[in-house]
Amino acid sequence: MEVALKDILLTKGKEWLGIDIDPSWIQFQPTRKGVRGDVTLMVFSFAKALQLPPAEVAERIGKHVKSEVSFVADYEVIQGFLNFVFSETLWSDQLISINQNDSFGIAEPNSKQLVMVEYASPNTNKPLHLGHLRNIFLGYAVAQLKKAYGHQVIKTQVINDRGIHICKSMLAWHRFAPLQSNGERETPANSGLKGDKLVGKYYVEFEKHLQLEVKEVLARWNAGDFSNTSAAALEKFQELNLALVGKDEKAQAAISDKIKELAKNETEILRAAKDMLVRWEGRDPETYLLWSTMNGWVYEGFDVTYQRMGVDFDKLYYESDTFLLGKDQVMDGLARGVFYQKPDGSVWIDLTPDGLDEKLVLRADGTAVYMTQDIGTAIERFHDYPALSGIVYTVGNEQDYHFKVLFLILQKLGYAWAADCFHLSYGMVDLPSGKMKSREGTVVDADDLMEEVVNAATVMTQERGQIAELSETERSVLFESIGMGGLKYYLLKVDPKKRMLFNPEESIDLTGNTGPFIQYTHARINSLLRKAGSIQFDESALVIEFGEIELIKLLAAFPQTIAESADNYSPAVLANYLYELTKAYNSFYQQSPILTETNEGLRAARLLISKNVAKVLKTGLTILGINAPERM
RNA sequence: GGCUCCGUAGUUCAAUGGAUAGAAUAGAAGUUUCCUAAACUUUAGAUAUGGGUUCGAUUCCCGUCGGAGCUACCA
Repeated sequence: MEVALKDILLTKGKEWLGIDIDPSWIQFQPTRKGVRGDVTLMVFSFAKALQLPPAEVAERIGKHVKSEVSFVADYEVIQGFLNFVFSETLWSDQLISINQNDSFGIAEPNSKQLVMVEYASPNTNKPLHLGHLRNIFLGYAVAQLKKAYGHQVIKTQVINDRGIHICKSMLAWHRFAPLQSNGERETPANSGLKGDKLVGKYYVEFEKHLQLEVKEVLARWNAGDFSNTSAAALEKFQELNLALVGKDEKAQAAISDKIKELAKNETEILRAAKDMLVRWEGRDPETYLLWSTMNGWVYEGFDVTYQRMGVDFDKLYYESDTFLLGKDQVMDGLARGVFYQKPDGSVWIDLTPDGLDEKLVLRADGTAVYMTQDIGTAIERFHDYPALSGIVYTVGNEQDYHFKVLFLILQKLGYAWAADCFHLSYGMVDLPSGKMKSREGTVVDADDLMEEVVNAATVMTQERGQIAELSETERSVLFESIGMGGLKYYLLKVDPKKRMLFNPEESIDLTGNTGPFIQYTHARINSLLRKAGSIQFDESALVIEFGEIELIKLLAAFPQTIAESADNYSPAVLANYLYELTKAYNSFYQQSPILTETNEGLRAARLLISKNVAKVLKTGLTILGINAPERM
């Protein structure tokens, strides 16, 4: 509709107004609620160019459009806003065409380019937590959105399966896992503990012992005992100690932290973990076996979690495979002068001309850092998928700087596709008690949380659900759908860019702006349709009144909502649309009889609207990764 | 210190530079002889602050105040 109006304005505008029309003047928006009209043209730009009052210009355009455009029944001018009123037949035609399209809102599959969406990307030393849930639901929903918008999509993750953090868990397990009567140490099989939980437990164990040792080292240092301390550490310690004098409290705390950090590196246990990393990189068989065994446990655990979350991946990248890939690229870039080498052998890039810092890309000992690996992985991906038109990295906003640097480096290395890499940066999830901190035990475990929301949904649904006809299995599927639906919606309805607060009580709410509210409406419509049987109607006899138009308008906005949501990498746009639609429908449902309506044309129109609202809700929820139960 | 992001009802969230700043929740008052009351209706309540640009600013620019993140030869 807007396109047609724009065309006629461009072709006839000069004739009507006597000046050339600049396309940028033509700005439409949906007519404001409570004002008569369907679409609004803003005429301020026209008025400025013509040097006439906006209302007068609007009146002139409106008169011409009304007489020359068939679907414009009327117009109304309010200040600089020209509101067009569309004809009733237009709306009934819209409803019929929406009804005929079973995949309404979904673009032709693979009609757009191939994109890769990376999400999850966990470390293999501890279980997934609430922060991962936002990441994973978001990444999955964006992948689904891109698909719905016509893109071919590859879902991927990089598994951070190597490094000092893994060695910490390995070492702690090796040292502290109790030996059982059959000579085995604790495993998922013999303890019944989920693999990722078990490994995480030993990571915590490591940190505990580390803290104890740090205390001991500090006590020794303060007592003047520097045996077992490296000369460099001693020198640094004395320097920091001197720096403490005469500083304010805040500065002193910062220095104390640095001293602690120094002491950490002098502990036996951390040295042992570092030794282990060296042995791992040297492919020491025993270390390698331990590493692959414990990672295997973690993957089994993650699989269970991912399955419950309802997400999957098309392609996995393991850091242990890719961490060396970037090295060649760095050496190549060094030869071409993109990077430079310091006397100690470390390789850097100077980004100060771009307003950033100098950044390390390869350690003095020749080993890879995070950045090295990411350079390599990105290039590898474009090798693996030559048709790839871009990568979406779903990673928290604390890494904004990292990705800015990464994309800049890729660009400087001469990869034109660097411009097609996008950091989908999302905000942290806070708890009412403040930030999640693993050290303080305030982390919300993903499995525990999912269990909790499903339990809550179970209780509530048993209280008020219409589930008498459902079997035991169907019920448990339903409880799962409602609990998980609520959780997903709760995390997805907020603009991804924004930091959000996770309130455990609100996350299991069923009323208001929640997933179950939308699911409920969908189920209720299905119940209505079951009772109605097949819908017989005469296309030309449909009766459309004001209340119906509001809903058809909303339905018609679904495809552009998908587009906007996909373009902005924001499932929240879609979530909020579904909520608006649900609210509007519920209000309509309350005041308009449907099955009992005696006017055949009106009854048919209302049934068609109901059916298509349910269709759109289901399509939309599915994109968000949320189930839409038939009854609840 | 430097860089980046964020300040909207009591609370949690909305609003491509547009009309009277929307919802939810908590509060107050209502709606079941009728299609699922997990619903609906009514009511009260907010743009941190000072400037600027604009016909028009929650939105863009500058300052102030408040909060967060980054600033590792960790990933």
